[in-house]
Amino acid sequence: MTDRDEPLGYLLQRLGSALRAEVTSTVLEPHGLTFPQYICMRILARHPGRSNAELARDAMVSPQAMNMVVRGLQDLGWVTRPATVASGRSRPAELTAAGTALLERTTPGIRAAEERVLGPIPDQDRRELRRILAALGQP
Amino acid sequence: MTDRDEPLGYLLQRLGSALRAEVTSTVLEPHGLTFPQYICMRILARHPGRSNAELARDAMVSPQAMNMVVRGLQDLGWVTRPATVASGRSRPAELTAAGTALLERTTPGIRAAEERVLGPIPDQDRRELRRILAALGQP
DNA sequence: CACATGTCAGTTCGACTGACATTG
DNA sequence: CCAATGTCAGTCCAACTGACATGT
Repeated sequence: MTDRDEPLGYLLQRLGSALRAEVTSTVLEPHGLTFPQYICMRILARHPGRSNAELARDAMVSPQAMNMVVRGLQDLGWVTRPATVASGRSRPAELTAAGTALLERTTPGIRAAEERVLGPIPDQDRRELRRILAALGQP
Repeated sequence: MTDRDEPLGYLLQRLGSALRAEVTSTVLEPHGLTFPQYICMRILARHPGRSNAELARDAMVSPQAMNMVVRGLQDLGWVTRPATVASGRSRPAELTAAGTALLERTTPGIRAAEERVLGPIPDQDRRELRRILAALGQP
């Protein structure tokens, strides 16, 4: 088995879990956030008004799992959803002002944590990586 | 926030979890394997004789977590470790003949599952992705 | 009625930390 | 003594499925 044949899932798992652990322990945990919560907030920053079902599809998790995440963020005050809506059951979630501020405040730390994990990767390749992954969809 | 600024951890999480879910449900589960077990077998295929502590470092998980994985693989008959060693506590694990055969048998399915998930990514970029991720270390 | 959505409940999986014995 | 290893035990997190109410 050569390097070319090493399944991608294997390589992604390593990088993903290392990155997640680093980001969580050095940045998110001190702010009382979990990684799934952080992901949810990022989606809402890009797409204000997403419903729970939409967020679940974006993040590729079950609506139940996402509901738990959103509830947590509501309790923390970083996300709001109207208690009732004029029509339908779907309630649009969005970041509070405090939530937006928190996201901006954590971004430098997140970027620094990523730098540490991605250290061995040259700058050029890092941009390539970002470009390729972003092409998979913009939730 | 532009695409350039979207943290990598976020993008990696999406692709990684999608890939893991697809590979697990369509290939590994029918064979009674979990994703961490599959990763462990891949490392052993490349590096026969790795001890539990070494495997844990390779996969970036705790030795306890890896021990559980290896034990499961031993129970399934895909991996062997000597019950005792001449010196030290470290026991070298390796794939059984059946384990090696299983790994080879599943590889086409794994590759096909990855193709489905990576569909939107052009062939050229897919090779780039593999090259960049592999540069992070060859466990 | 079919269908999407939100949510409660229970469960499983896979990681963690702590503790401890053993070996070099 | 100290460092590394293997392993038991307990815990926690974050996902899952099933079930069900509600709304178009």
